[in-house]
Amino acid sequence: MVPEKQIPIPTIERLSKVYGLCELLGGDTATVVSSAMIAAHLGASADVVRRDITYLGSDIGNNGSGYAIGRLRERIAVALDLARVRRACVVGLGRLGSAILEHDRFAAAGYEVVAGFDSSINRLETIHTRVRVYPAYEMVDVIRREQIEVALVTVPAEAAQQCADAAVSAGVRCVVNFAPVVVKVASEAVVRNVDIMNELRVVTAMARGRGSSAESSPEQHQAVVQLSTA
Amino acid sequence: MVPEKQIPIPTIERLSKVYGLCELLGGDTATVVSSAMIAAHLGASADVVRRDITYLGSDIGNNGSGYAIGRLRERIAVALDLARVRRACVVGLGRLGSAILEHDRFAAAGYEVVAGFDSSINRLETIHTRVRVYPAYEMVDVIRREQIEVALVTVPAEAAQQCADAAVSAGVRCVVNFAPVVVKVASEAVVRNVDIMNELRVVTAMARGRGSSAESSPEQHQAVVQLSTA
DNA sequence: GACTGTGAATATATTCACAGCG
DNA sequence: CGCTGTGAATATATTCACAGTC
Repeated sequence: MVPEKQIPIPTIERLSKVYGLCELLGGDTATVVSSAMIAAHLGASADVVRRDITYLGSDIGNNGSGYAIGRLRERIAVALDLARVRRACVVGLGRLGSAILEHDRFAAAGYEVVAGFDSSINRLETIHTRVRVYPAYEMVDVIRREQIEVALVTVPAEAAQQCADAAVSAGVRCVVNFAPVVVKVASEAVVRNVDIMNELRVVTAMARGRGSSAESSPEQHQAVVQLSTA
Repeated sequence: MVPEKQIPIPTIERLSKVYGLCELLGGDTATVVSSAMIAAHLGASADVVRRDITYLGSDIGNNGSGYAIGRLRERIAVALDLARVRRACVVGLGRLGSAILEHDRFAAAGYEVVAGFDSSINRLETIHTRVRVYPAYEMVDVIRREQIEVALVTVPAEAAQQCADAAVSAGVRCVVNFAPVVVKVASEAVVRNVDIMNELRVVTAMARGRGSSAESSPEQHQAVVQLSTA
């Protein structure tokens, strides 16, 4: 056992955000960030950021100063396997699906959206997008042919499980499901369920007893340490 | 200290899903569900479901048989403060914002979307929706006047923090932020950051070492125990 | 002096396992 | 039985605190 090192999911979630942050900061050059700065942007503690970074291996941080952005980003890319560009598709082209299909930031993040699917021919005809769209029954073929690895599922709840299954059977290994059901996938793939309506309820429930925000951690809403995008 | 009982966040997240499930199943009547059935729908263990339910108080479950759906839903509504209808708004009417604005399931979930805001007059004029839309500079006034408690923020990253702050200052207590930055809010409010692009990266990273899906728990992808919507 | 990296301590969340009930 | 409810055991994640380095 213990093939590699197995990174805990909370750590993956944060490192993945750090990765996005690195891209945002762009500086391939020797610009450095400290764990405290990163923490401020993440809403986490500097401790946890440093601990997370240890999962990336050694010789990352310059002692005394912080982490070189370029190196950090690169190391995360390797550890989380984000270095390679992946082909993705959107299954279900309703309002949310079309919005995602048209979303521009995919390319920058290393995803290439190469197909959209919907069961309504009508919708396929009226839709206005640069991405090529196909009728639902061609999904398995297209995914296979186009070597698509990632599926964003934005179909109604009733269809979500079935769509995910079909996509995975065709070779997809990563599913992000936006339908308000918890989708499960065969063990060769991984799924993440994003339920917007549920987020609404959660935030409402969190507002209940608490006076203080929970997701925003230690230092409660104070101006971020350094670094502003513009 | 210890004013009430303080429900842990993972529990809130799950109970909130259970609430959604109860609504889906509709059965006000004496229909019952077991912790195992709920667990199957949630991708969690029956243990954790039962433990979660203990946070709702006592006399919920019928021993021997399961939980009466009606009672369960009601109890969750009370504990999570979901009983009351809340007024919500969408800040930023780009593709995602408009998609959310038009989304129909809010009403059923107890939210009334009464306003949309955008800084582009052009966009406000071309948009086609039943919800009333306003220019950005009216946001604070409208939120105050309309007693809006919830804001869904779908503006670009640069503007998200500022929008959230403005909304909170006008009386909003719950913010769901979809911009790819971690937004923080003053302590009288609560925020939930939903970063779609990050979810993509996370699912990709999770697919890395693992052969098995992580979010889908114990029983890996087998047909759900009972209950199918249709 | 300003940082990282990490053991040890702590807090938090999940699972086990079983008593108790209809 | 089949199922809930819950102490006790365990696993997981965060924080503390500090030695070590440029």
